[in-house]
Amino acid sequence: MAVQRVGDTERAHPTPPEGLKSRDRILWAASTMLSEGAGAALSVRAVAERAGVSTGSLRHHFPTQRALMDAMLKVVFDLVLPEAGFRDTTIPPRDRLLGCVQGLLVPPDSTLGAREAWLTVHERYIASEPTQAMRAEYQAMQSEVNRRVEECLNVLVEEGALPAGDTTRRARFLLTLANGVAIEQVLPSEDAHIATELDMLRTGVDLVLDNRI
Amino acid sequence: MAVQRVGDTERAHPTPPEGLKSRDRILWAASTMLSEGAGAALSVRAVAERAGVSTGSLRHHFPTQRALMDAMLKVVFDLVLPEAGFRDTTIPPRDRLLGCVQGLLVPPDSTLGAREAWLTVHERYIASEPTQAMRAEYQAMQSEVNRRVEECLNVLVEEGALPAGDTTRRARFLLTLANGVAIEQVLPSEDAHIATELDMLRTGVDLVLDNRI
DNA sequence: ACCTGAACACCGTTCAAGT
DNA sequence: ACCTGAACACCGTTCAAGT
Repeated sequence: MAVQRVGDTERAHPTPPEGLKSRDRILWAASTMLSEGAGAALSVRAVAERAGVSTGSLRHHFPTQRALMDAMLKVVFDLVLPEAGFRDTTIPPRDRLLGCVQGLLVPPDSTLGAREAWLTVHERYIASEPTQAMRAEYQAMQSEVNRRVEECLNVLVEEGALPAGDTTRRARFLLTLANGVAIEQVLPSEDAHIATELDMLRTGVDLVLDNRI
Repeated sequence: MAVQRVGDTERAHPTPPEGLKSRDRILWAASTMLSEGAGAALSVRAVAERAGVSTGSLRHHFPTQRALMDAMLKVVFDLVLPEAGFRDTTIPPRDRLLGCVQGLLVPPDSTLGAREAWLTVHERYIASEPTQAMRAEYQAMQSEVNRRVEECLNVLVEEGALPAGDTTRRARFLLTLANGVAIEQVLPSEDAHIATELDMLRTGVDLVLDNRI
C-alpha cells in the first residue's frame, strides 16, 4: 500500500552505532525497523536512510530486496536462537527441545539462507521425478533428523522432564509442525505472520512437554 | 521486482464476455489473469486494461486492491470448494473441522494432483523473486483461506462444540500443521510416514477441540 | 451512480560517475 | 571495492471533471 503522505519533520529515529561498516549499518537498520513493527515500511529507501547510506550502497551489499531480507532474518534468528546442545542441563528442557526442533529449520548447510536451502530441497527431491537413489538419500537425511529429535525427547524422558510416551509419534508431530513453519518462512507471508512462526514451534513443544501428544 | 521493460506490441489477450457490467468485467479479468498464472501481475492498470475499464472505474467498485483480491478469490474458491459444508450439524464437529482443514490441502485448481499443485505454488511464489504484486496475491489467497477456517471455528464455538478462545491463533496452528502435512505429501516420504499424515491433521483438530490451543 | 484519466507519492532496480 | 544519487519503469490511491 502506498502511504500517500510524507513530509513528517520528525527525526527522532535512532541512528546505527558509530563504528559499524556500511553492511552492518544496513543490517542494523533493517533489524531495528522490523523489531519496531514497521514491517511494511522496510523499503530500500527507508532502510538506506535509517542506515545513513545510499540506495546504491545498499544494493551493492544486497543485490536484491530478497537478499537483504534473508540476511536480516538470519541475524534476527541467530539472536533468538543460540546454538546449544540438548544435553546441557543448565538450559530449561523447553528451550533445549525448542532449539533442537528449530535447528531443523536451518539445514546443515547453514551458510545458505532459508530460501536457498529450500530451493535446493525442492530441486533435488520434488521438481524432477526423484530417482530411487534420490529417494533413498532424502529418506536417510530425514531419518537422521528424526533420530536427533527422538534422542532429544529420550534424554528429556530420562531426566524426568517429560513423561514416557510414544516418542516416534511425538517426533513426527514436531517435524510436521516444523515443516509447516519452514514453508511459511519461505512463502511471502505477512509481517504479522512472521512474528508468530516461532510461537507456533513453541506451542508444539509445550504440547509435547505437557504430554498432550 | 520491477519489470523494467515494456512496449510489447502483442494484443492477443482475450476480452471479457459482452453482456457483463463493469464490476463483473473486472472480476472476470482478474480471475482470468490469475488462472493464466505466468507471473501475470494483477495490478490496477493491468486488470483495468484487460477488463476494458479505467482505473477510476475499478476503484469505484473496489475501493482498495485488497477488496478486489478478496472479491475475486471468493469467486474462485466458491467454484471449487463450496463453503456450506461446515454448517451441516448432522456431521460431527470433529469431522467438519477436519474437512475444512483438509480442503486446504487441495488448492483451488483441483484438477491437478498434490504434486502438480505444489509445483505451481513453488513456481509462482518461491522460485522467482516474487514481485510486490505476487506477494499481495499470495497473501490475499492466504487470508481467504484463513477466513474460512476461522469462520468454521466460530460456527463451532457458537454451537458450543468448542469453548471460546483465540480463534486467530487456533486457525494459524491448524494452517501451519496443514502446510507441514502438505509438504510431506509431496516429498518422497517413507510408506510408514504416508499412513500417519492424515493422523497428524486429526491430532491437530483434536487438540483444538480439546481446548489445548 | 458510474466512469474517465491525469496526478501524486511511493516502490525496486539500474547505472554512469565518483573515491 | 565501495559508494553516490539520479533516472527508469513500475505500483496503489486520489480526485476534479465528465455522463
